[in-house]
Amino acid sequence: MTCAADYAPQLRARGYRMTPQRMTILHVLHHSGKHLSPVDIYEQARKELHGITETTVYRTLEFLAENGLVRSAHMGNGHLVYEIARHEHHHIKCRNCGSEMEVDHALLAKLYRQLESASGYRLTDSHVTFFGLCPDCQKGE
Amino acid sequence: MTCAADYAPQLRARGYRMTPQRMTILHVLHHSGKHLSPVDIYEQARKELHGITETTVYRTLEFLAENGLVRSAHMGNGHLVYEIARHEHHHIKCRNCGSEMEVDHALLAKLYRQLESASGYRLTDSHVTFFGLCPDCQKGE
DNA sequence: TTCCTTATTGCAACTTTTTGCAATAGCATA
DNA sequence: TATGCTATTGCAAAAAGTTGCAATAAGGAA
Repeated sequence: MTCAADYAPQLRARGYRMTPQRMTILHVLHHSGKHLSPVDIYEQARKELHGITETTVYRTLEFLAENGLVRSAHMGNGHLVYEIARHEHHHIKCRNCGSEMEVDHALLAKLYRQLESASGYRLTDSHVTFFGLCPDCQKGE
Repeated sequence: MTCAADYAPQLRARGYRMTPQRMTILHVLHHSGKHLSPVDIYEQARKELHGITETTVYRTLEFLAENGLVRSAHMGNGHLVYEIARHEHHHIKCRNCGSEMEVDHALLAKLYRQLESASGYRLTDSHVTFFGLCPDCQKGE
């Protein structure tokens, strides 16, 4: 759980607190390595911290995302998944079989600059999901 | 409601049916001009078609999106909104004040080609939402 | 027009997510 | 180490979204 404790100073510096619930959720995400749904996270977290509630999981994930410790991504269907904030990346997901792959942010960097100058907005978060058909599913068409 | 009736042949050609519920939902979206949440759509639709249910609204929106008559977009927070399918476009949304603007698909066309050749996926749907700070909210920082 | 097939709807029960509020517990300060 | 402020949690209730199934109705064929 040390991995999670490392985040404490970041939170305190902003006037927030490190709690067992936050530690546990960070720990779960840190060790899963992939993105998880809130329900998945709740199921894992309750094994490590008896009594944690779903309410807390939802609120904590939103909080951690706002503060840049985790990242949220929508994978179609209007549900969010969460992963620990690592290098910036995006996803491409197959509409047919659900397979996914990561896309490095470098590929989108130029587009981001164009969007910023065209819109006047300063782009902050960067996760984007693209949808399509993976190579295998294209064959089966 | 003629606007909605125009879609009937498209559906029939695929073996689907035009129903009062679908007409009403298309009518609502067609005249709103902006994207609406399923609940908004339900509230509007029930005024025009007594007895329509929320279940039907959710299912119909998903159906219409699959068939290309409407388009779904996530605007952060993991909830989908829907709009009538017009020209291809994307959104930029301000994380601070919630203001939005449209981005024409032409700006992303090149990126899409790059992504396709880098990933092997064929990109199908195209709606993407970017998040950032609008010009006004940047000033207030 | 009437009949028939089956796509579509509504109902009811259920799962997922959100919200308000009182009780709890981090952690800065003394 | 003890104290106080207030960020955070859990509970309970509500809102939003989903699912299975029987009843209904669109629209092609007779």
